[in-house]
Amino acid sequence: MSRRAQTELAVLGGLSIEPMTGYALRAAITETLGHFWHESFGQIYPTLAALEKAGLVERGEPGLTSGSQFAITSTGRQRLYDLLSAPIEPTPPRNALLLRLFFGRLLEPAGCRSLIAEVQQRATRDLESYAAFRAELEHADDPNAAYMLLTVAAGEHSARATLSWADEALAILAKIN
Amino acid sequence: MSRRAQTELAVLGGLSIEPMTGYALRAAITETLGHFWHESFGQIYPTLAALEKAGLVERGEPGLTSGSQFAITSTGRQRLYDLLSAPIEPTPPRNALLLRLFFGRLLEPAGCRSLIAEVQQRATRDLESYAAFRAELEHADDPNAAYMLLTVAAGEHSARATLSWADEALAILAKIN
DNA sequence: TATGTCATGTAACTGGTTACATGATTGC
DNA sequence: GCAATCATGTAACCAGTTACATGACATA
Repeated sequence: MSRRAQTELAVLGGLSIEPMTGYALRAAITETLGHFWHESFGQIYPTLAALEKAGLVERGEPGLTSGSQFAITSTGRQRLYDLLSAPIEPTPPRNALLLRLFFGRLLEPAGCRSLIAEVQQRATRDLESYAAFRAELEHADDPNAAYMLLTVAAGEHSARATLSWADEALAILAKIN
Repeated sequence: MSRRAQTELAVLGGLSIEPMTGYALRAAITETLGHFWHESFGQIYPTLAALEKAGLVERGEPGLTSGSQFAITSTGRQRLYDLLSAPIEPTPPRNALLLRLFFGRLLEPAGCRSLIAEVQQRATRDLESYAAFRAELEHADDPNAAYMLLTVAAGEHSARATLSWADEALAILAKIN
């Protein structure tokens, strides 16, 4: 599965929930998938155009007050299922924080500690937003809610892992010298 | 800090440990930083050439049995310090697994379970390699060892988080229907 | 002498972001 | 009238991978 197809998956997936404009799609991806996915306009509009050409989405007549609503077609839905079923190709890792810490001797423990403090703050903030999202999902009457919860849970476990790692990391740094 | 600079950081960082050929540098990055970083030849050689031109690394005379050893210069070391100190620009997230699970309703619980089983296996394998790496580092007489340990610990916490998330995810899926 | 590894490099391509251009509508 | 938001799109650029070309040396 080409990486190009990943954007297709996100777009078709979004439209499978409900039809919307390209602009709204981008907003939905940012708000709802923002913790684990990202698309820019420069990807979304060309992808929508290509999907339309291939008959996987349909563009509704633009209304007076808004743009064209894009809707997924039945072949589009089939394509979405195929994309979901395709094996995941692992992407090469690139963790800028760990790259810095690996060569952290030049930064001295103090420099490393400030890097760690940053991710602690971020993880703490993330946990709050996950908690809010989880509460929403648990009261939602949506057949997708359980699946969405899987992604929220992933974020929570990951953020808690970050916090417990940070504790260990600070302990390791404290022992230097 | 441009993303271009990230490769520079990895290259200068590698050469700050010891001088080596481009080929060896790539091998070192793959073996040692492989859990959190990646560089391809297509990045490394042009970067080395650019760094040489800028006087940040020096190319030794190629021996008979090997290629040129690249060594970091003192200005290169200064540049490495600057790169390490530069603020980290967060990269937009793209987690293919979570993207699929979010739209997992089309895959049904069974399809989701097999995706989860895959990451469980991977995390379990990773934990083994981290344990080996940790054991090595704890007996190493290297001033960098403690910093390297930070990155191993990050991998361990992350892999354990994956496993505990997988348990929760399977429990959530079991409750569907 | 054939195979594998060490070694260096480039060209083509893909994926993706950023910045810009454009214009309608909404609310102050 | 002005600013913000909604909306669509494109062009230029950057990062990064992949595939290829080349050749030396080691060893079975």
